[in-house]
Amino acid sequence: MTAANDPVKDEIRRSGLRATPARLATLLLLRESTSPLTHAEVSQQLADRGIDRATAFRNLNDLAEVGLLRRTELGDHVWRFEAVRGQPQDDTGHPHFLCVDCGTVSCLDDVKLTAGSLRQSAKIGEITEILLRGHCNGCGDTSATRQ
Amino acid sequence: MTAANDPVKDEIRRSGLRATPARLATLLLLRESTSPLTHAEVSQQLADRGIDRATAFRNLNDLAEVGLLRRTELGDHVWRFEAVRGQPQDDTGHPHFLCVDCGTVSCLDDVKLTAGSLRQSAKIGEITEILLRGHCNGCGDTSATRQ
DNA sequence: AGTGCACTTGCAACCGTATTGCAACTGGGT
DNA sequence: ACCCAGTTGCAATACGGTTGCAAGTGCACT
Ligand SMILES: [Mn+2]
Ligand SMILES: [Mn+2]
Ligand SMILES: [Zn+2]
Ligand SMILES: [Zn+2]
Repeated sequence: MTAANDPVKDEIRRSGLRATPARLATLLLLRESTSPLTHAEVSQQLADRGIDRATAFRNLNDLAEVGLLRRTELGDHVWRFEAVRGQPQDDTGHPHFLCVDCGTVSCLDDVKLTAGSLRQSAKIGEITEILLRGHCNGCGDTSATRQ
Repeated sequence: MTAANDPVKDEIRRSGLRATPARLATLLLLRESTSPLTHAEVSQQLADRGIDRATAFRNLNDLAEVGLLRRTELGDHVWRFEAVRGQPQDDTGHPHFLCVDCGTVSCLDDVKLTAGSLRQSAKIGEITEILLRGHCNGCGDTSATRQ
């Protein structure tokens, strides 16, 4: 009963992993973030507490493997991690928008394809993820708000 | 008039690049391919002719820069190149489907989003590219054609 | 056809992101 | 309190891609 039951620690334990300080910090950090973070961003935050880059990578991957995080690659050669909201087992992921100019990632909640597009893609395979890329509103307008 | 005018060489020259054997071979290879090729795949083909990895990389990038090729990243940490069909200047790209199991890439011709999805994404920015990921029909059916 | 130079190439060194081998350490069940 | 599978730190490694530089060559201009 050392220091009262920590619910987040329990979540980690229930997933089959040991609730180490590094894992707890990683999970909390990502749960506070509003957008996916890269390994670099995460490990930089954890470096203060003496956590090694490799450990950060392993924990990010481990937590993703058990479903507490989601690991995605949005097309700029960098893995990003985000906390899975809700029950890990029914996590289906959601679409993302990556700004090719500034690298900002936005989580979208329900991008849908037209019926025709769905029919076309069904001939290829089963879609599990949709990624949109382009210029975010911050980067798009080189001129003012009005042309 | 050494060996009759080569139209592909001329295309390369018109783009502002010198028509070297390596560039000619690269462009022809990609024009014959039905799907985007990675640098590894291209340079492996060209290695027989004594073309260096770095040269292959530079030429792929150069040809992409002048619009004869398109360079895309489909979410598996690898650049892929494909020949641009039609006039390079009005190349707008097209959607792709990447099988996360076998890495196969399929070119799609016109994936469209529903009006609602378009409205939602417009709040974020301007979409320039759509990428779908999932399991291709070859990898999806672990069981037979019928369950 | 010959000349000259900017562009291109080969080679090796390098970079950034991510992974791995291994010995030391530790969470947590007993 | 004990113990060991799971975890960590550190260094080495893997991999995709880029870069510096000296040698080579496409091609515009005689
Ligand atoms: Mn997201
Ligand atoms: Mn394509
Ligand atoms: Zn942006
Ligand atoms: Zn497949």
